[in-house]
Amino acid sequence: MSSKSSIPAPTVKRLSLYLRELEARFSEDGQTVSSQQLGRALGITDAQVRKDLAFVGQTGHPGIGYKANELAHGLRQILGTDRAWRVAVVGAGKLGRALMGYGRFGDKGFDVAAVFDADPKVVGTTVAGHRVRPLQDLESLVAERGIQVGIVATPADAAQQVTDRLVRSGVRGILNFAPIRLNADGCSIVDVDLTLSLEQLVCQVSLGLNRDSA
Amino acid sequence: MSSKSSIPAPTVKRLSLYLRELEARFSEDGQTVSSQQLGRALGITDAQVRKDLAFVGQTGHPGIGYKANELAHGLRQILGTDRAWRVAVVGAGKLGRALMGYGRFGDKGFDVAAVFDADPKVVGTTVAGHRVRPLQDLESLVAERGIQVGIVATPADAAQQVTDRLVRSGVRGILNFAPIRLNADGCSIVDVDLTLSLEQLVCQVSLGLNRDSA
DNA sequence: CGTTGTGAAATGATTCACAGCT
DNA sequence: AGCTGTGAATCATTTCACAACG
Repeated sequence: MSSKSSIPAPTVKRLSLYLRELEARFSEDGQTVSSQQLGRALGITDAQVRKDLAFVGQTGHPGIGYKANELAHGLRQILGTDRAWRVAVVGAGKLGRALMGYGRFGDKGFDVAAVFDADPKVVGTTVAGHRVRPLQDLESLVAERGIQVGIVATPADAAQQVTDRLVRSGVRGILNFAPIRLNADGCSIVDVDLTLSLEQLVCQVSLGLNRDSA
Repeated sequence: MSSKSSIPAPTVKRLSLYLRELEARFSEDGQTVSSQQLGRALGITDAQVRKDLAFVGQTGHPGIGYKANELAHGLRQILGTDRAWRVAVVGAGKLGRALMGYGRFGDKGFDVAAVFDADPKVVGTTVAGHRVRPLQDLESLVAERGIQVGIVATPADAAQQVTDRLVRSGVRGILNFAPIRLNADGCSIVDVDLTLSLEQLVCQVSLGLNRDSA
């Protein structure tokens, strides 16, 4: 039950990027990687990389760098991608279907364990190998299948209601695609807001700025 | 060619949220809104709201607040959503199709002006009312139709190549869905990275933290 | 050598607190 | 009264710089 005094949010974001880089270019056995190499690949300073890794207890070897596969293993553990996560997708519209078809989730240890929709015409159909269930089965199936994470891919006006039910059912994290601020006590939320991203993009373009991740 | 000394990135993100809140709940004629009202809706302090708005030259009225529709109008201008943006979607796979079906873009002034795909089996089909074009027409169509923004919805290994061609064709902004760091000189980029978002979510869950927008 | 780990300094963002306007 | 605009203070994050290590 030990818990660190909370990792800075920007650091968490970068940890994922380090892991991705390690998996893409430093996955050979016994390979080492320096903070400078990682930093250059991501456009940040080497000091930043070392601070981030030190923060989560990952330690390197002076003169050598970090052992790539040890580091990757440690990062997976911290990020939680070494475990399997069971997720429920709520909303089997265009977005929900695209998400389930997005094979990449499986790689990262996310198993789609249930799919729900409010539309009776959609319920019962099969999407990417999953039978779509009626919303009323949400609570029972989440409990029964030990689902820990919900993906909210409903229209904005249904999102809060769906969220309440997910939270009540014991889900511990929600990935929210609806363009509203969800209230979910005791539950982690990450928002993915396409409209917001596009607005940020055109704002940057208008101002003649450059890169900023969202 | 005057350009402000660059708006802080977190401020830009919030400006979109202010606008959304104004459109949702303060759109009646002559309505006013205080920094406190906006702040509460977004979970931030009133001082923060005032600082943000002051930063982009939006001024309120002591004792009254801000005139809601004036403010909304000003924000649209700053964000660039008062203009129409022509966008090209590259990649007509599941993700690309979901994006085009996502009606909301039209509302915000984004017109899908061309759709491209590398797969000959997909080229020529119609998706959400748009004929899918072969990749080789990219340069000519972008120029011909005055396309300013590209949406990269290709697999990771094609993304950089597509980006190079978009940039060469004169596109000024790119919304990137591929899970890699794109290089696009002189062009704004916003990344939307689903894997990253999910990893952040489960990391938060593992650590027992709460909200953080992505 | 090259590279880590880390205090100290610099930069950036948020909150506080209050003068001044309506 | 209620509310804005903003300098000053606080808090967070990044960068610098260098001692210590293999």
